[in-house]
Amino acid sequence: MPHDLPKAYDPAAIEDHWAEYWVRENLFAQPSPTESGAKNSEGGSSNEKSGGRSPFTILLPPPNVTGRLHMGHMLNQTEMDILTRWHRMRGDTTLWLPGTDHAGIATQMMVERQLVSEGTSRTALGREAFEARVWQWRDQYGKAILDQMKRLGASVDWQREYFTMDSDLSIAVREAFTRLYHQGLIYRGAYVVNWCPGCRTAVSDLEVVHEETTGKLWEIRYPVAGPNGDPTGEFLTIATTRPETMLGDVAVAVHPEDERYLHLHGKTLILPLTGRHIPIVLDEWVSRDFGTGAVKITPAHDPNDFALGQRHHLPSINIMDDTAHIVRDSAYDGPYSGLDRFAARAQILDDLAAEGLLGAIHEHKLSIGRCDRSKDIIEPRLSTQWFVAVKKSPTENGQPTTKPSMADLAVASVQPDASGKKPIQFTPAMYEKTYLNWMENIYDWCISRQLWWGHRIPAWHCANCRQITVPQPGQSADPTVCAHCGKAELTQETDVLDTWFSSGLLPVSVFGWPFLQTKKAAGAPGLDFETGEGSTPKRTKEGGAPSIAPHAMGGIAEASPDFQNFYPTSLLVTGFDILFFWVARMIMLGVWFAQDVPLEDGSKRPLSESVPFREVYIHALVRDANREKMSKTKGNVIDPIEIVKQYGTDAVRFTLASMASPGTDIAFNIARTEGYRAFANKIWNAARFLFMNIDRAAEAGVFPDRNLLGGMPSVDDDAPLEDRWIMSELWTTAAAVNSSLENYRYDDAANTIYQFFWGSFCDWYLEIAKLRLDFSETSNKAATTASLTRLVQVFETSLRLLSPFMPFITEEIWHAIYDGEPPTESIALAHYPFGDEGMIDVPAVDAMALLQSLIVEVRALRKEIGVEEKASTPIEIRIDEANKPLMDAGRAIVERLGRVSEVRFVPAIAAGLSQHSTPSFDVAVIYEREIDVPAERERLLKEIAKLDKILTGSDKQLTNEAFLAKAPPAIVEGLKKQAEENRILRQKAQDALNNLPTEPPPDTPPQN
RNA sequence: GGGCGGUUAGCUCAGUUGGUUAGAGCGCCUGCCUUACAAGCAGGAUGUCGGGGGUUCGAGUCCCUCACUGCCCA
Repeated sequence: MPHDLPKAYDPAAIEDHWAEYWVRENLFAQPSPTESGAKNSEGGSSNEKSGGRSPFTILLPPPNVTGRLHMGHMLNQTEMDILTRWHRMRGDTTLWLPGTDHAGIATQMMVERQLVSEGTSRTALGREAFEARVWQWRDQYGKAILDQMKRLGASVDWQREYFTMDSDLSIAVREAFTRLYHQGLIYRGAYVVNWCPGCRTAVSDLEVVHEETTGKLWEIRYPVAGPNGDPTGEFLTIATTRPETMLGDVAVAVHPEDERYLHLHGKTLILPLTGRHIPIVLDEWVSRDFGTGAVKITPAHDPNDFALGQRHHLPSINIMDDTAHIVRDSAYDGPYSGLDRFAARAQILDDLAAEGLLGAIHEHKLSIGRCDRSKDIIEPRLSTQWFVAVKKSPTENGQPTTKPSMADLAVASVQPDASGKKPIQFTPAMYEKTYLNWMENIYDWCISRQLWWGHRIPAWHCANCRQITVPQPGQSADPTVCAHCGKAELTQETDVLDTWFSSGLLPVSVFGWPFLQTKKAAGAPGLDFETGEGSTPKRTKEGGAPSIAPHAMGGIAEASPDFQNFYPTSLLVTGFDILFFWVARMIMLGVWFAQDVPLEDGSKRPLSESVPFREVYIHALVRDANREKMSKTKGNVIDPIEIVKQYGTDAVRFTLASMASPGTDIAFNIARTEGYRAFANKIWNAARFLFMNIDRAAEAGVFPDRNLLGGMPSVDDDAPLEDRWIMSELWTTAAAVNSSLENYRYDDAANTIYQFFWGSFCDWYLEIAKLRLDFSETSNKAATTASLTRLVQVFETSLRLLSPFMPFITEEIWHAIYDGEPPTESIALAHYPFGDEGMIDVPAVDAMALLQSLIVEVRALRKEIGVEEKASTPIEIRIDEANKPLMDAGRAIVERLGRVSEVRFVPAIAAGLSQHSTPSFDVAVIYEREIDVPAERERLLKEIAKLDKILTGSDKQLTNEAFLAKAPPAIVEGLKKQAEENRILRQKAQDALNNLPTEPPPDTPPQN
């Protein structure tokens, strides 16, 4: 690749090319340990555990197939990509594994909507045809988000891409279900669950979003029945927020000690509108202060009522169908049948009022739950569902044990083990508390969904004995006869599993768990799974599993090399919103199943090796520039792809990285992205400057030594000051960046590189380097070659340092440096600069600091006294004898960068000159222009005031006996020295003020 | 109701175990098209660190309290 770069940086012109290149060349593929030919073994990565370092394994939180990339994804992926590229460049075996989630409800809704627009429906199609239709949809649209990811340069192993409905992952789901079932940890039962009438399925607690609203509390008078069943004329007034559910009332409860109702104990009531007789029951759960102290009990439509109903052995009457319309069946058949729940409420209230049974109506604050997906109001509804008993000890061969429950293990996973280390470490640490709080108060997990799209539950119902048959673990064939009565009248459960059940298994399943499949080469008989190669969807009908069952036969199949090598994964990077949905479930399921997989040496796997990941990094929310949450309804959603098109992926990535301070939400501001595009442009132009000089050098027969590139450069002590200085800066910068990344301080890392590249390299080093890049006949060729080489070395190293943050521009320029013949296929496979704080060159840094401060003071003076930009002027400088050699050596630098024509050393700055003082020197610019006396006086007065304030503070401390006695000596000495310097500076300012020529008295005094 | 955060420059945010004069980016003001870069260069202004109290020789940092604010769970 020729290195003549266009004048302006244009991300659009380079990014597509490299994004495509990385994918096409499979640069980031990490083959299984047994296979060979790792692409990324050349640039430092190797297939073996290198230098005792563990592999870096990270799972992409699988986006929904229905998804489109949003800012949250981009933040998430940027953080993962930075870490992944960093590890890869550090030589670690690195695997970032991508995939997509089948997203049960969302995908089904999407396809159903499509069907409706075609004038058909899911039910018209039938289950099988519908499933085929969803697969079709997925093939067509389901990869959009991954394509967007490719465009953003995510360095994932595309060859390992998975989909949660793939056959191998479906085997894992079936295996997990059957194992848990036979361990007594999955049960089926009728409970009040969160029912979404829009999606027509149960959803878990986590999928319900609660919001506070103002509703009403209605008082309704229930007639009291006498011994003969007729009304006595007395009423018991209940209070309810949901009058329509009264059709399903089975009792009214009062507190046993509530004196108002003592005389009603044991009586029955006549339920208005239906005439059913219901008992008055006593229960301490009833709050005497709430409403009237009498509460109607509807077990089929309220979880609390359900619990109370269980205690009192009351029946449950379900009066709503799956769309939340009042039923017409044995439970209820009457005038309200067929009405929607809200229409029914209105009608019922009207009718009650007409009968004079409606009492007071109060305003009432209540929280209503809505379906996270469809936004419909959740209807608590009694239905038969499948649950995971997360707090229960497993059974063994049907016998109870005292083994820890899933939740027990999930709690232990974040607490220090015998070695004092936490198996899973959270960053920021506060999320550990949130996690524990939830895990310790966890409820059983409802895993069944009344959908057609998903993993169908591997359980069979017997039409004869009504019992359930679940295959044994490892058993691949679907059962044909009932395990209880032996009749062949089985039908499979129609419910599917919660999507999170399968995604919770990903950390084990992507590495081949449960290892039922023996190697192809072994020619094991009976395999009916596809091997899942290529990009075609790997699908198998449920139940099509291998017929051999190592686990069922008493042993556990040998774990795959992938599993032994890559599990536990190193890290999970994700948002707090799925802490419970996914992170907690992965921990529960991952630990549960991995603990049974022996380590490579056959020993039992400890908890620390069973957890699905060693660390969890939780990132914040990306908000808009005004800190508002982005939402479609507000219309403030920023489309990352749009911004990327405008400013380049690198600039957007850098924006996110520079703001990704752990625990803080990101207010995404375009202004910052503009700033980082400017940064990219700066780098671009630095490259152009470099190439321009390389070309000029070549014409003069001078060539930089490219063999010196690729590592960490260093210099001899006799190299020019600026070279020693920039090398020192480079080493400290690299050390700081590495240590920041180790601590997930993307912001620190990004800002450190920014400061180095722009503030040190471009602003100072390049400007000074211009002095050395003299390719004329008379120049010293060896010195010029050395200077040019070091310039290229520092630049090339900086590119590698920046590459994980800005992969595109660094790739482009890096290839250009090598004129299209780079040592590896990509900068992403080169070595990451390692840095070392110990390599700081103190003398060089101090010397440069002195020159820099002199130049800055000269520039400031020039401004103050109005020297034209282009003019060069002499300066007078008073400086300690010890520093004069440095001034001599740096004279050319000062002259060029400070536009100084001559440096005159003086014992004291001449009177009448405007001067600036630092602890190290006094300096004045000689220029034929009258001092602006009022301005100068104001400046000096301001400076004196500032110094006075500081001196007052330090004097107070230094006269404080307690301070002198108790503070560390270094602090005291430092303060003394500083106070002394400030005193001198103050004196100098005072002298300068006194020496100002007398002006005609101004209209107003300079200070008021 | 329970739990967890936040409050630092006009804006968005850093500020490690308490230690010498609290930082960055953007924005703002002034002057420059200085041959890599005007997406640039140079210089400059800007803070009772939310209020109050305490611990300490010393507090943006630790403790208490109040106010405001955000999130999670019920």
